[in-house]
Amino acid sequence: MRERPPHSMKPAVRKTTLAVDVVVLSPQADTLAALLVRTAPGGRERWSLPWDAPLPGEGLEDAAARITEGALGATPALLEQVGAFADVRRHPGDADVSVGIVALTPHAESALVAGAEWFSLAALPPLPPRHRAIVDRATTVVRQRVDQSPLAFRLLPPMFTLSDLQGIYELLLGRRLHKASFRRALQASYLVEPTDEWRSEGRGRPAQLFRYAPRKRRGARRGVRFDLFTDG
Amino acid sequence: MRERPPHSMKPAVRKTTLAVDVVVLSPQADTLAALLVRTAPGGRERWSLPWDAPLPGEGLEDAAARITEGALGATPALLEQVGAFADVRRHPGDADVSVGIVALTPHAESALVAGAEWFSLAALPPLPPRHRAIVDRATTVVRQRVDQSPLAFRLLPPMFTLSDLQGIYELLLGRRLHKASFRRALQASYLVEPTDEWRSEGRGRPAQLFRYAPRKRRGARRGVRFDLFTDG
DNA sequence: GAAATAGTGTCTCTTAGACACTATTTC
DNA sequence: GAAATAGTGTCTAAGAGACACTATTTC
Repeated sequence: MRERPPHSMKPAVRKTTLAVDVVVLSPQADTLAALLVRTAPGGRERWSLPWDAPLPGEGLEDAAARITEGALGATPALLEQVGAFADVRRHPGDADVSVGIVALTPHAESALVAGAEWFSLAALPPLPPRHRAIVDRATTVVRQRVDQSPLAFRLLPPMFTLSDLQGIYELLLGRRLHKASFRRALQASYLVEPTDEWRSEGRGRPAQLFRYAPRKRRGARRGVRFDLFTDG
Repeated sequence: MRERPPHSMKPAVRKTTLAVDVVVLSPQADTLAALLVRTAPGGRERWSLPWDAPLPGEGLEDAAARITEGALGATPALLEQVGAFADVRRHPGDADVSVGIVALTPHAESALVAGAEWFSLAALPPLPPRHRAIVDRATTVVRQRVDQSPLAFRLLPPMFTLSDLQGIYELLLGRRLHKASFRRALQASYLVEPTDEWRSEGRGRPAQLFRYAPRKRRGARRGVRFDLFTDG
């Protein structure tokens, strides 16, 4: 009874509608903020993620870059897919399938496009249900990948202090880190190099500026970690 | 000159074709193997990943489960998205967009569906270019997530020896692990519990069988790891 | 007995975190 | 000087890897 039709025939491909939905994240005033766009300019205020359908022949990341620029007025420092969403949760354009993409950009006071605003992740307005799910997934993905890829550096300008960098890690991880340990680990990683510049920020000793400059990987692979499972 | 049209209008949503492409992975004879289906039964042998378009109203994971069952003849133990692919690489059904999904299943001698076969990841036949990319991405994702989620247990039957488990980790990570360290870390993680059963496998001392039974999380969060970045 | 596999005890070296300190700035 | 922030030296405790061992099976 294990007989089934072999897969030698090409399955029929149906037409669906596709959207690319972008979660643009940036540090703003000691929190992570997402960029939302106003969707009901006349009546009650409504917000959604910036999104669009990809243009014919346009790649998903290319579409995400274009969509980000259309709301941020600048190019994001990093784009990363966070998943495809095809569940019943409503999409503002009624797309059957959404590809969620997270974009990271340093804090910038530069003017946003009209109708776009930053909202702290802790205080988002109501969003279309699928957008809410994409935001949640994006923050989870960013937190999970923060020590697998240099995400944190994409939330900072090219030159930054080590306290800036630690602050970004603390934002992303949602907990405080130990200063001496953080610097020791960073030193051992050869990911940053000091510059000749220093920055004085109100009172306190000025801090040296560093830049992201990853050097050769140490082949040091360490033991299996069983204690990082995100859920049982 | 920063004036752009506000995002208050719904962008037009175009019609595209969508496929779900599944990388079914299972341990086979000391390697990881992927399940492929024959696509040219008459003439020259050609292989591809099992795939299909989602049915109307069917979720992506539901589609992946159905597609997996159609080739494996059984339900996979775990499904996980690995990304959306919309680049120019050709898809066998000419889908504009593919959602790649990895399915994990324990080693089973059970009969496959006609036309389906296991291939070691190290010796895959030529695949449609997009399928090749999805397989590569799937293996990368699995290797990256192996110590964030209990993937390894999904490649084993409900009862397994600690040597079995270590072997799976070594397959997934592509390197040998230290036996005593592995067991110490596993012990500390409260992820498995011993059963009363033992298995004798040819010569050598019989091994105790364990089952996956995660208990309460220790809140132990450890330091930032800068040394796991996958690329500069 | 030899060979093979399972499982453990102990040592060392690395390293995360705590603590305490020094250094340099503004007020 | 006080307050604030930057940056460092040392101790401790946890844990990964090496090594060497014991335990239990088949041949």
